[in-house]
Amino acid sequence: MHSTQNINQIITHAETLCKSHGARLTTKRKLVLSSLIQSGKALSAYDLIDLCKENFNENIPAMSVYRILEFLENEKLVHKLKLANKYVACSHITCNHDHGVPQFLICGTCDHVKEISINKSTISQLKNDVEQAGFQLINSQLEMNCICNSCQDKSA
Amino acid sequence: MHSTQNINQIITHAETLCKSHGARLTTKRKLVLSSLIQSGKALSAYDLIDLCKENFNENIPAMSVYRILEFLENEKLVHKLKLANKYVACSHITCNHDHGVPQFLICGTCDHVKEISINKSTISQLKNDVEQAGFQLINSQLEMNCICNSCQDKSA
DNA sequence: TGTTAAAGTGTTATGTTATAACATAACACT
DNA sequence: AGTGTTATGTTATAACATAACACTTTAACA
Ligand SMILES: [Zn+2]
Ligand SMILES: [Zn+2]
Ligand SMILES: [Zn+2]
Ligand SMILES: [Zn+2]
Repeated sequence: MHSTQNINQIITHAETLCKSHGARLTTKRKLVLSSLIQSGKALSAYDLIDLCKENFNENIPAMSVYRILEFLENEKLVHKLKLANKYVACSHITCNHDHGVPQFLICGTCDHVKEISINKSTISQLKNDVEQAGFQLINSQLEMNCICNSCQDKSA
Repeated sequence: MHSTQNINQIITHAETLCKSHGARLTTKRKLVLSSLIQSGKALSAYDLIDLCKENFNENIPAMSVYRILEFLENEKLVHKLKLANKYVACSHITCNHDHGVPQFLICGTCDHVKEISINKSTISQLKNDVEQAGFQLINSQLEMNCICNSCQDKSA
């Protein structure tokens, strides 16, 4: 997915982003973010504990991992997938465009997640449908259970 | 939401549906379904334990409630909301049209849930967007965080 | 009617995800 | 050094969910 070099670049960029508004990307936070980026998948907080131990021989308690994930989420470096109770690194850390509300395609077979921006027109049509039903859409972050083409091909 | 009479009608109908293919809507299953219908909301399994105790003075252990919810879900009498880890009674138990894939609008303020069928054109547009991203939508059950008009009005 | 297999339920233990509450450590600034 | 703030450690517990096995009821059938 990403080479070590790439990951370091992303981390460096993330650190710059944090610094630019006085937030600190500490060592532990870097370890969690690195692990998540490296995996290229959606992981649970407890998966991340194991991975940090494996990759860096660092024991980070569950509580800390949750706090770190919350921090990273606020920084838009990580997204929480509520469908799966898992966390995924943002695909656009090094992009400079600002981060709209994302949608996620989750492959149920291999756990890979693609972060996309659905066509504005689809979203507004959806909003319309929702309003017709007497509700207002608060959050257009959609999470969809999918199968990725690669897994599809394998099973065919 | 529903009068006791209405609920009984729905339960009776549900029982007929179950019988029609040899499934049994037992007493405990009825209690869980009734409680869920009566509440008019999305409830967790543990909420339902409390409610069955309250409404019917029946102690149903967690394990049983989960099994019962699974049964009811298979019978399409109940839907599981994965975003919220909660369960909601199907709005169309007494309808005779067959049950397509539903979408859910969840009011984050009052927990009320509306089960809708989004326009086919919106769904197909969504499917299209997903395919363009190299994924196949497995399940078009969408769950959306909303605020209902009633709660919106109150807060305005 | 008695036998039996399947379905349903009870019970206990355990796994998984997440937060509360309180303490200590590290850092930034005076 | 002193002080306030942020981050992390620690322990406990809440909330959601499944596994495994025993016991009971039901429906079917000889
Ligand atoms: Zn992102
Ligand atoms: Zn896949
Ligand atoms: Zn339904
Ligand atoms: Zn509401």
